[in-house]
Amino acid sequence: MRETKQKNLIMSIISNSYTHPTANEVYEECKKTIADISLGTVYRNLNLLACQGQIRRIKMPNNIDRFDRYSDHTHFICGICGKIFDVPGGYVKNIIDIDGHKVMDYELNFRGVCQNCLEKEGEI
Amino acid sequence: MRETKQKNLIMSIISNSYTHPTANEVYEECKKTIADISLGTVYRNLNLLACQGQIRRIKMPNNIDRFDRYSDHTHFICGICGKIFDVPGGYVKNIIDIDGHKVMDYELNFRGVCQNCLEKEGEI
DNA sequence: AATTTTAATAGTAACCATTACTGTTAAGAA
DNA sequence: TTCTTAACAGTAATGGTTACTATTAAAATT
Repeated sequence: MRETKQKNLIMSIISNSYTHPTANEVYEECKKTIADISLGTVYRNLNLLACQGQIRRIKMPNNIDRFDRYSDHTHFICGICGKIFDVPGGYVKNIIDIDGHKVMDYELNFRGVCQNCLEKEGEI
Repeated sequence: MRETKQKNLIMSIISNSYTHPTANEVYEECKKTIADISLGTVYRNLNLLACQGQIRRIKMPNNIDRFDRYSDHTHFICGICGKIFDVPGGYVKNIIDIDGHKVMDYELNFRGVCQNCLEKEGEI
């Protein structure tokens, strides 16, 4: 694998982001630095980095993937506004070996209604 | 909401399935009973049932959603062959209220290499 | 430093799971 | 039985993602 300025830029954008950006949002951010970067390049590198375990892919209900620094395993996704929040760990235990399968990672998504949407519901 | 033979059929297929079928697989199964059922009808009812919490939607790495009886929250997905396995519960604790958000459900996906792919790797 | 190799890129077209649309049908109420 | 309209079948459109191709530029070699 070759080191390119495009790959480094994409990696640094994800590393420094706390917003779980979509591929297109990463693309828009990239264009500020490399004006003619290709959307395909963004997708290819996001896939590559996710496959290598350097970043995390988060599957969203609307089928638009989001990406995240690798540190977070646990998220809360609001079913009303669709926003995604980081959640501190500690909810999962005993993850070594399940039914003979080798566990390398996990993704835990809580679903419900976020604080902001709860308050809005109260106003109705 | 009206009760229709299409909706009942789709619900019964999911209820009696242990294979986490895709929308298209549900469609193919439906056609054995209702030959001219529409793929759009399958999608509409799967979305409806998932939204009502009667069935569960599982987001897969390849962006093709799978559907499941509502009982299972926890799955293991193999990164090699892509197969999905049911996992008994007990891995998640303390799921009441997170940072002020109302938690109504959760999805826990373990990722790794399944037993079968582990054995194949050993053969190389 | 110049040359060579080829992985990665930019730009664009294609893919395909899913959704939207429209005229028709049938569930359930009147 | 008639009426209302939610749900349906069939089909077109959408859009996130992937595939393709000529070109560029890492980085190894000379």
